[in-house]
Amino acid sequence: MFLELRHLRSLIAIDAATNLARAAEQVHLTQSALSHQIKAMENYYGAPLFLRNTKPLRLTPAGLKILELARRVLPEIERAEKDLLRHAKGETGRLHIAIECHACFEWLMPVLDAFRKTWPEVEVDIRAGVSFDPLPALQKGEIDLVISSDPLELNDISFEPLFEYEARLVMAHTHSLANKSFIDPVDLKGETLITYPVRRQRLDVFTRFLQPAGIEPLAVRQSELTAVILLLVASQRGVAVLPDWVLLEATQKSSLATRPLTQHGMHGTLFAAVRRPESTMPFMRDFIDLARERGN
Amino acid sequence: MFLELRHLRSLIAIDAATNLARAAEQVHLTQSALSHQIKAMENYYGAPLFLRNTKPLRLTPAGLKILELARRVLPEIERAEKDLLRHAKGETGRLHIAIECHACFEWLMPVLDAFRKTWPEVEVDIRAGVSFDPLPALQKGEIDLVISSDPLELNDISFEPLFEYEARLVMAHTHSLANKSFIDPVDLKGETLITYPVRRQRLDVFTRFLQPAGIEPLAVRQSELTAVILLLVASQRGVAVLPDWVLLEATQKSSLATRPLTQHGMHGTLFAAVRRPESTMPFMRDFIDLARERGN
DNA sequence: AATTATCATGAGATTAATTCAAGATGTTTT
DNA sequence: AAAACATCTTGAATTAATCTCATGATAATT
Repeated sequence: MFLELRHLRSLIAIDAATNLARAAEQVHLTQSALSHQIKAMENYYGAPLFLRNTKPLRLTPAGLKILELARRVLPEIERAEKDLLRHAKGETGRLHIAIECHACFEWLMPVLDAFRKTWPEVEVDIRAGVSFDPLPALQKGEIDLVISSDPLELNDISFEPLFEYEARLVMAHTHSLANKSFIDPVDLKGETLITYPVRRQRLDVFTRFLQPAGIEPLAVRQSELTAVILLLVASQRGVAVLPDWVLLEATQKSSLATRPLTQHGMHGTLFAAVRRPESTMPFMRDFIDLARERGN
Repeated sequence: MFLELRHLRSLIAIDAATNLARAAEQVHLTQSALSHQIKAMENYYGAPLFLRNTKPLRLTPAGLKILELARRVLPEIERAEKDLLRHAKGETGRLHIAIECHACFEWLMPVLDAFRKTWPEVEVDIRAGVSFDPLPALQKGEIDLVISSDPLELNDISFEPLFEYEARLVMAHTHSLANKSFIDPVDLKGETLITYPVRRQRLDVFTRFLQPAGIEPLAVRQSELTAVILLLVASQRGVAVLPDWVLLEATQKSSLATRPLTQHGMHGTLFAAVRRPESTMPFMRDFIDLARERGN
């Protein structure tokens, strides 16, 4: 294993220039350096690479073999290198997003649409895998960004705040609870609560509202789709707790009412968790900025 | 253009070892050297190549890209390098032979048959191109060996003597000249001379025998094939001058007589002309040795 | 024979790569 | 929680490889 790309580049230059001195210029070396380099190769392989006593300098079979190799290999290297540099400049890259909050689809989709317009070469993917733990996957490089509402102090992961939200109870506007200005945990004791089909641990209504008060709703129904949940609520089959960004649009167009949880409301902040070294990459910054504007 | 094969080799090792220290061993470096090397790459491309805070060390997208490149390119390089080394050791190579003397086919064929048995990987070719000048072509690398009977003092070409030969007149054994013990130029004045279809300049009968004496034969007929020439001679359609190695076998089996030209015979030596640097290559030496034995 | 064009060579200079020794950092063990 | 461990990083010193400079050699050209 002696060959280096430098040698291949030299051979291409020599073949093109048909003369060592000019070839040397082409690869930004002195004629002497090239001569030494070739000699080293000839030494190693034990065969001359070109005939010197011929006007348009001529490669020997061995020389031709290396030239051929160079012609095959170098363009590939060059292409890869260009790609890598673009990668670094951030023109291209990978953005595999994991979302912990189910409702985030609502704002994520328009954001991604906008994102793709500026960064068509970045490979975007959303992984709503319910099963896997997103943060370790982020640390391991399996995914590139996690949307999360509870930031941790990690030295390899940076949590970028995106925006605040308020989780509100949503119900039919004819619902009795619509008469209250805010909702207490006990109010849900006789209600059917409709949630996304995930563990309770990952639902703020339970962890931050009902469980602290020791309250269990009458029943829990689950639905995958936000639109379905809203339909069920509208048709009086139950109530749900959803973040305000979901409700903003939905309540305007239908007969739904929303009320804050507790007197002061249940507020939270959404974060984008990314690996620190990548947190400054242009397309990453741009995604975060877009998310902050939520596609408006 | 920063990348060198060294980098590709390192990346492959790192991926395989999943740990810098072990990877370093594999490429015969210290762990520190590898670290520096990787850092240089990361620096150049402006992107990390692998995640350090993960137990089985994991490549980033950029790292994977280089790894992929390495997997594509390195085997090709390795193959080419092996081939080149074999080339140098002479196990493989090219032997394009140009023959100046037409009759040489007679002994060359059996020699080449023997040669191919020992050097199956050497690409053999015979070029009896009547048109081109073989020595310049040899100097230019278009061909690799010239069979010639007149050596020159050239510093890039070596003339290796193969064997001596005698050019003799061949005729039907009933021919009147068969009564003479040797042939004088004037003897051919009334004869039809059968030759190979080449310029007179390249025929010894003319340059060394008839022209010095100012003699022109009655007629000249030409034939491409030695066998045909001998048939014509046997059927009394003329006489021919051929080297003894052709005649040895032929005269034994048919009613042909041969006589020396001039009292002392017209002798010559056959040479193999090769480029000096290649004159020591194993398969070249072997070819020359085989030619000297003329396949016996 | 002198001139020109080209490649080769050796010595010294320069640059790049590698090692060494110590330092960080994160993980596992006690 | 501290200690021990595994692993990568860093900076300085060393070594090795590569390059340049100046000149030599050779062959082709004038």
